[in-house]
Amino acid sequence: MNRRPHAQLRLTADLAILTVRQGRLEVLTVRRGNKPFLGQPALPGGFVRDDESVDDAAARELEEETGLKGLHLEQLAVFSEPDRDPRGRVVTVAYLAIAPDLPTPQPGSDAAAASWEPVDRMLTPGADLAFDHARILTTAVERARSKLEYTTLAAAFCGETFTVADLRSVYETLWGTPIDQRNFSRKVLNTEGFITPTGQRISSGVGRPAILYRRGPATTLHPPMLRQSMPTSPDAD
Amino acid sequence: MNRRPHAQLRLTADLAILTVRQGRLEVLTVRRGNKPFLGQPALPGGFVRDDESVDDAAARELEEETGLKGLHLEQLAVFSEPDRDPRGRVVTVAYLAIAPDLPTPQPGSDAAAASWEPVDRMLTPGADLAFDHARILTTAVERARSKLEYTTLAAAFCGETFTVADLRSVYETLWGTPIDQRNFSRKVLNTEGFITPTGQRISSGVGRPAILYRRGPATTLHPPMLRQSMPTSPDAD
DNA sequence: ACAAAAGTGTTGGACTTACACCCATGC
DNA sequence: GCATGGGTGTAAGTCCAACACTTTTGT
Repeated sequence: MNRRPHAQLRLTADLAILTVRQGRLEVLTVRRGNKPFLGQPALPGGFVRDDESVDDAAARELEEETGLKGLHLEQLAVFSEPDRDPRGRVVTVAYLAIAPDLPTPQPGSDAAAASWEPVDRMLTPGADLAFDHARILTTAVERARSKLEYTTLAAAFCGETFTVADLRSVYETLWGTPIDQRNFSRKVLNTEGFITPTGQRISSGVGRPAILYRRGPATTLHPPMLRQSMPTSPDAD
Repeated sequence: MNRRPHAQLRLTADLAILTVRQGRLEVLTVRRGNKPFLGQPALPGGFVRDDESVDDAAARELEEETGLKGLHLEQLAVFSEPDRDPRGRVVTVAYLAIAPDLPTPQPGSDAAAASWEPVDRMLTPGADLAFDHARILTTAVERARSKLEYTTLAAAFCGETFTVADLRSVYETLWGTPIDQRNFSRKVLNTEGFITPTGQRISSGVGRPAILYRRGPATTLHPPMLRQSMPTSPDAD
């Protein structure tokens, strides 16, 4: 079997690390220090080593960027157009990661140039995300939005302990729609395993203090959280 | 162990092509003609060429194996454990493809050794699917089952035109539960864009002829098809 | 006491389920 | 006519949106 020379194929893991800060959906970006796209913002990522899986590489990058372990991390998609990287054949596996509102904005080791940026702004034409990272980010946001419906992913945006209002804020921020506080708390509390009370309460300074919860064991929601107002009228009788 | 600075990294696209035949969920397998795993069944797949995306490679393989274009095809996951292929570093992108009950079982060019096999049988211990293909197949089946709930994927299992009973049979086969024929047809027909009537009818030999439909423009189902009764994990251990 | 935020009760509507019943066809 | 499978009507139960109302705190 004659083998014609193959271009050097390299694999990267790129991360769309999302968080909710001050009611906004934000993404962790780094500023590129090398060509190509020098100086432009990009999603954090890096080459996969010979002795690790792509998932392991993504977990390693995530920990380096956020300083946290155990965050939610899942494969999003593979982007592999032959010309997506001007340096040659670089196939990337994109990941969706969810982080809580981190007390220290950009810790980590080599994350000096990292910063949280509003997703909306990074997806506007002038933002100039490097490579095809705008497409990756769009895919990540879509995935996160839809997974809020039928999984407990929203809790991954919250810290170790959180209130029902914190959780509701995640839904409202990602979906861009207000949610009735009263029905929301009932729904969440009636969904077994979504959140479990810690026994503690927290005072937001004004009003009745809220009970603090932590994540429960459930991962999927039966029935799902329904995104209200879908202007479809299936009734035509 | 000393290794070269960078082991040669190769990328493959592997396909879990599912269909429903005679009320059974089946998967297209090929018999391996080379080492390793010589003689064992495997999912069809192949190396990604230098000038094509992984998606393109998967579409090419799918057409070669089934002889059909335009079938449903979607990325499933990347499998990249460093030791998953004894030949070296081979990372695979697994795809889920859905085919109708093909009139000719295994056409195509190099698909001589291809055959449809029941999924249940390929996932039993003695089946010996090559590499980590059992894991890929499990992922594919799970994805297909869950996507039936909230997308119009079921129609991809049917041919160009089909009856409501055909569609219902897909749900019953994948979910392993009987579905009320009367409520099912009402639900499907009331879901705008799921299926559109062709104006033709087909006689199954006995009973009232059914109306023939074709796929509609909708891709997601609002509200979803609910899987009745959740006994949790109909697994084959 | 008052404002603000958390949480409860309740009602109407949408959807599902179950099943009785009707429709259309081959034999 | 009758068996067989496709399709409609309808009532009971479940879940959700909406909103009035109560509870609990800081000032």
